[in-house]
Amino acid sequence: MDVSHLLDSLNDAQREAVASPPGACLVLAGAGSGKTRVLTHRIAWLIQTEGLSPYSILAVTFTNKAAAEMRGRIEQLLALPIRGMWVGTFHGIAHRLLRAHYQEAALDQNFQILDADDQLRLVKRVMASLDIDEKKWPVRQAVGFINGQKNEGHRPAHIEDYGDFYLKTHLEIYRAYEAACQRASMVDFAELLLRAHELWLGNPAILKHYQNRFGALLVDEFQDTNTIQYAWLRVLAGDKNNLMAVGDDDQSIYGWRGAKIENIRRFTDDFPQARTIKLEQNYRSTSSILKAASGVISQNVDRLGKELWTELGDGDPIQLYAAYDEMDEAKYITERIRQWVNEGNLYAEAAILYRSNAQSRVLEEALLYAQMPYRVYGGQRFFERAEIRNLLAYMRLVSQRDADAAFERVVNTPSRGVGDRSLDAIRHLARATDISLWQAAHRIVDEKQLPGRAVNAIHAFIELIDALDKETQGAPLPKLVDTLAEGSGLRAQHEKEGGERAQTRLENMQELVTAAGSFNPREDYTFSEPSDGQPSVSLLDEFLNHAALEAGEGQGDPEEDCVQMMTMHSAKGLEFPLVFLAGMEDGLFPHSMSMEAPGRLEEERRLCYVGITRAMRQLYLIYAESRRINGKERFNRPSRFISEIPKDLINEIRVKQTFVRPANQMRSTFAQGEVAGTNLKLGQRVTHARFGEGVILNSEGEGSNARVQVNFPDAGSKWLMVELAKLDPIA
DNA sequence: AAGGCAAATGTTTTT
DNA sequence: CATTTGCCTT
Repeated sequence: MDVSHLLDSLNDAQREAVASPPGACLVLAGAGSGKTRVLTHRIAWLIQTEGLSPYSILAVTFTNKAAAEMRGRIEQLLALPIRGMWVGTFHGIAHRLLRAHYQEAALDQNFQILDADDQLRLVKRVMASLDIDEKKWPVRQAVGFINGQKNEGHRPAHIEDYGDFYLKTHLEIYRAYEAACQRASMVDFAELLLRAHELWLGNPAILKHYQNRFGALLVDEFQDTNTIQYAWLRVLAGDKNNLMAVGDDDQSIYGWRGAKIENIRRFTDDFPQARTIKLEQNYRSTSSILKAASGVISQNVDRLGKELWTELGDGDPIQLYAAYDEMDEAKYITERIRQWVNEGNLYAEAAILYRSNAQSRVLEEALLYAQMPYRVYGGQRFFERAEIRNLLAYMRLVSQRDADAAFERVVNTPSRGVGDRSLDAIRHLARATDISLWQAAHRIVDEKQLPGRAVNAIHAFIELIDALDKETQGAPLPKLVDTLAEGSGLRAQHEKEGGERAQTRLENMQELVTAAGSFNPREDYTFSEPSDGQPSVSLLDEFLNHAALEAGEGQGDPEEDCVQMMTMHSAKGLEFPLVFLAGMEDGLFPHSMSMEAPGRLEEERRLCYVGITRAMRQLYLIYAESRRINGKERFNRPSRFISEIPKDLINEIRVKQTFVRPANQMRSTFAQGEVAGTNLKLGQRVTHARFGEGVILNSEGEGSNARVQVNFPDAGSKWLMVELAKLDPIA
């Protein structure tokens, strides 16, 4: 078969990777070096020249989006649908395995997936039952502990507390939480992975089956794998070692979520025969942008080391703008975008990237004011919205009465007179007699264990769910959702609320009806194959599982031409001709919570690298000399990352106009705080021999070590040693 | 048990 | 500043 079309369009390194002989292979793929191309071509190559059946290929990604894109591109490349091939996320694949082997995994057939919110609620409840004070032991920390341990593959039994009170308490919570999950057959995200791993370790026959089946494994974004994911891959790879890992250590930005950048380094230890291939030619950005990115990332130690290069030429320099404040920053960005569009370009080619979601507000206002279309990505996802989760809980309850998480969520939503005391009683009974909340509620009603009013309220809820179940028997999915939205009283609740927010919630619920209508499990790649002859779950249950695993990013009109706004985290993997990195200030980026620890600072730096390398042609860095953060005026220094970019690549933009402001406005904003051990204070106007007149924005140190940041109309803001700079205060 | 007002609290988030 | 939490009152 002629397969030249698979290799012709590739460069040498890409070709080497695509056509590499069977065995372990590590592909270090720099930003914009065509890694998805390599992965898809590799799969096509395996099928067309190595003679592998699609059935024997497993490709793992981190996001549903990436999985869907990969599947689409392979089918395009092969010009035929690929049946039998497993392409999915780690979690999706683990889920599928557990469904197929639920007995060996010690789960009910109808085990339920807990998403992050369900998990938090459950841990909270577990802690309450253990009488652990939430004030002293933050729930989020306990959840973090549990997930952290699971990500490392540790069960409570594996953990030694060494008498440490912190460990001891968290271990107690972990143990109780695990018991609660097992009792109700609930599985959180980390558990999916851990259990899938244990499934194989504990069932050699099953493991052997999959080892035999999968002749080739491929992993995308390998730098983001955590310990258990990597262990899972190694076990599956078995003796064949036919594993291709594609990743970029410089783009590891999820360490705080358990990702182990070390896995990349370990790979060549674990697979000594592994070939390592570096993809260093970048097809995305101009040379200036790549050099800037390289300048920043080279400050990190212990990199595997890649040097990106391009044939696209230098391009424009990096533009640096010192904004007066966050409003000026936003205004400046809109002006540049206006110019960009006036030159005949699209809004959609421009992206504004920032470190934290809170920054989007001011930017949005400016875009709104400038009447530019925009779209904010990230933030709250569809299936995570409260109204959607409430409705899903009703659906779950109609399907499975014993779903405790769902019961707890909606038994009093909308409020129907089942308060904390009643709920406590139900929980106690359930725990004492080892039954579900639903059964406990039933018994309390039957035996009238509570005051009449409470019993009536609980009874009403039980009747409601039973009635809704009866009413929706055999109904198509969208009809069922619609009936529940109405019958639960959720719709009425939001209608009563009134206001724009409530209106959006109603629309979202309607959207869920629509989503249920277009839901087709056969199209869902995580279940595209009948699960080995096991009895299938109901369409409703399948929809609910789908909702848990896929948070639902796919709404909105991606076709619309609008400015793209998102965090730098969400921007990973994307590219834009024109990129603005907003809020380039120490404290914001790198974030103050990550500035101290060297390891975390390096991750921030990698995030900066990711941000810079999103840009194809033009890159703007903007910092604000003053910024309102949480209602307080802050005077941050320009981000240290800016100074890590070679000076000759940067073009500093000065707009003097922004400093011509009424003096009284300046005073009122700045006048507070003394610079200890000097005759200066913040907001003070001073003159400097060379830079002229300026205003003191910020200071650090005291006495002879004091440095002040002075904003000069012409020279911009400078950090000066008070002792050396000879600043003269002016009244 | 529900609703209202003061106080506390602010990263990033593929599943 | 803006949103969520928690206490307090009906």
